[in-house]
Amino acid sequence: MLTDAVTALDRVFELATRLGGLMEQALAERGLTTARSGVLFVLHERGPLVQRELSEALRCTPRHVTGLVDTLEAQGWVARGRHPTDRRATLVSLTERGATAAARMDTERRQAAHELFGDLPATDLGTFVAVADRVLDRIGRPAPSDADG
Amino acid sequence: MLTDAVTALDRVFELATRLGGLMEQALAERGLTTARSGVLFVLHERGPLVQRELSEALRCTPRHVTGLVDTLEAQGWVARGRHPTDRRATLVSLTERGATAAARMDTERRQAAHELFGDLPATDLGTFVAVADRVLDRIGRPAPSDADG
DNA sequence: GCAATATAGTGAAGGTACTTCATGATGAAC
DNA sequence: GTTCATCATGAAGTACCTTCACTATATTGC
Repeated sequence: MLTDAVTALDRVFELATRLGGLMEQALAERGLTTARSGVLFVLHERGPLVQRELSEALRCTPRHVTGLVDTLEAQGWVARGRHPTDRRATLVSLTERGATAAARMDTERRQAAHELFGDLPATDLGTFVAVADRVLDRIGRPAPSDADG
Repeated sequence: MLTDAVTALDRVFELATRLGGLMEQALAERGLTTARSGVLFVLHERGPLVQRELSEALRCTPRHVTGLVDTLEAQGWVARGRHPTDRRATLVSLTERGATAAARMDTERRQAAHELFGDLPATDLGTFVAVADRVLDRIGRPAPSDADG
């Protein structure tokens, strides 16, 4: 069998589609969506943020963040608070419930990764990541959102 | 450097997000969206189809296919025609313009794949695809939409 | 032949994710 | 202290996609 570039590209999309679907399903069981879970995830990683910062981290409009936070706040995942120095800004932070959920989802994400990729030879995994990185470098990374170490 | 499973999972999503964005952008330049281009692509692969078949191929509701085909027909990419034996059914086929566009997009997709993955060692590419396949097998393939040979 | 039932497509209505534009409130700069 | 940038949000709108009800046709069983 000849492994060509087109197959590789196909696999990326197939993998993403399938994994994305599973993720969406898991989130839906908690009453969350992909976009809203993104807010929780960013806050979990970086701590309380102003909505403007959230919009940059999530690469969406500030207006959309307002809507996401509205819903998340109504459901008790996050809370709006005052910014210590800037009275225009709203500081969004995880509630206790939100923090617990975010931590648990992060754990589950890592577990899932290990279930999916964990038993593969480390060299194969290394090659997989290297190929992905090579392609990402080629199309230009947008921003290193988290540490890669 | 330790390559772990979580990194691999991250790369899949990052790659998909970035490549998906580029693809969407390229489609938008032609006045197409991801969903509508899916119709063209399926018709290009399989020839004229009844809307019901399209909905199965695209994994969406028949009602949504109606909308997609409405738009594509209005823009001249596809045409509705009679089914030879079933008068309930609508046979959707590519117009000449649609066929040309689909063929060209398919070519461009292959070119893009080669630009992105083409210069990597064949063994690395093989490993990449093998890892992807392994994961896909694990989560259960939905349906082999096209030949993998 | 004909009633019962299934199937193909579509109108109506609605939900979610996201956008742009205008605006009020505040901060920063000169 | 006026001017200009910035934060968040209301209003309005677009795109994607769904469910439900309905019509037209096909199929099945008698």
